[in-house]
Amino acid sequence: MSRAARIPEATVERLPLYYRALVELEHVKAGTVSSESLAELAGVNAAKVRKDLSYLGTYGTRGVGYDVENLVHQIARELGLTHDWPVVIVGIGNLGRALASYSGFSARGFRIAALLDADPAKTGQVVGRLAIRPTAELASIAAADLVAIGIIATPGSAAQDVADQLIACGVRSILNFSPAVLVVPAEVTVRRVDLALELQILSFHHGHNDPLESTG
Amino acid sequence: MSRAARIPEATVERLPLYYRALVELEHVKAGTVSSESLAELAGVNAAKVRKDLSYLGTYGTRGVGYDVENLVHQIARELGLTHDWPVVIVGIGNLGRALASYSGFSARGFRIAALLDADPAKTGQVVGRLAIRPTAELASIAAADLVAIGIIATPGSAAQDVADQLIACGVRSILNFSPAVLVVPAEVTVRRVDLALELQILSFHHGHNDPLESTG
DNA sequence: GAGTGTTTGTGAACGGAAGCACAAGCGCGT
DNA sequence: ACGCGCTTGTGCTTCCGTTCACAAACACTC
Repeated sequence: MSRAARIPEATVERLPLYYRALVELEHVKAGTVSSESLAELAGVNAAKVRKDLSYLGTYGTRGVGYDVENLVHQIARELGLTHDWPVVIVGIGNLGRALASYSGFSARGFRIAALLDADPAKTGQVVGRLAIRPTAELASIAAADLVAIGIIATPGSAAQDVADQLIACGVRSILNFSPAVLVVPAEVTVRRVDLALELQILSFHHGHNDPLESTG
Repeated sequence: MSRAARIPEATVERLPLYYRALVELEHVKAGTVSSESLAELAGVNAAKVRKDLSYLGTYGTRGVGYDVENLVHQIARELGLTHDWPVVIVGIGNLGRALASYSGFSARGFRIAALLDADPAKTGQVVGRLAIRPTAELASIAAADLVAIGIIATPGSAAQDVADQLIACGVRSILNFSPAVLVVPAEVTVRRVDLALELQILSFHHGHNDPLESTG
């Protein structure tokens, strides 16, 4: 299948799962991996793995499996992990602080370029290895170091305003941890992580004795 | 439509969105709301709102809209928010600390029953209003106060082990913040929130100039 | 009480994702 | 060189979710 073909959204959401599993396999010096093994590691169906990977091109060998190293490289390229994406975190409360200290970001090639907070009392405080700066400095930060991704960890009431500022500075990818529903232009991608919402969904299944089948 | 009918998973995931919007409308003393307005507040399509709500029963009035107060009550009942669900958080690192302090949980009726961490050095430290206790005490905590939901905020390497312990104590709903893929029995519901994964998905869209259409 | 305007509830069409099942293709042993 | 066993790649079916479009139903006015 040609690489030019569009990759379905559902597949895109699984590629990072495969990627993580493959990186672990690389550490264990596994040379190749079958769709079945990879499926088990990622917690999905083997047929789905094969179909997903086929969208990237045919990098498997029948009778053998997939070359781990090559597949890691292909997925990284497709996901854009070969670049370095500067990230800014806006809103350094409890959650923002945790995100700023989270090693998983830098470990996966996402460099935190700045920590911003509107509260002047927080300016200068050091979290991780960065000092908190006023949100107003966003424009100059973006000018100096093109910001790829903005993380919003503010209260819901400030989220839309922050999003507007990010977009004005050219940010086209936003990860929104606030409960607010953001209104953004079509060319901007927003992903939302809503903690209370997750608990409410669990609560539903709990009350209905109606578990999801998925592992995770 | 009969209330006995199963509610589709996609609808369940949107009910909390409607719920939040409706609670805000209640604060603004709105008596009724149309599917169109509610759709805008929740960032979804109006037809979807109507279909979703129809699964709960017919609580709207044609030509008028939905009674806000009644709808809040119905959704709360369906989601099980009328109960009090004790939650334990396992793994009090950066993220666990942030979750423990997050006001959104208690504000939505999820009471944090205990904070657990395997590291003895952390035992006794107070986060929010609770002291950290050893993970080994999980069984006695669950015995005293039936734990409904377990939140795993440990490193990936410890996650499966913690999950097994939670399940052994009767927990059937797990919110997994670790990157690990958990293997659980069919009657257990797991939801996964993977921060690095979200960034990788954004990275994909960034590289492909291929935004999602959804607001959020 | 009839007509009008508005909004719900839902049948039906559509699109995308999941999973099955199998042919195609590869390595390896002989 | 040939056959065997294994694994991929993919056509096809099925299922689920989304969206359209419209009839049914209500409030309100005259």
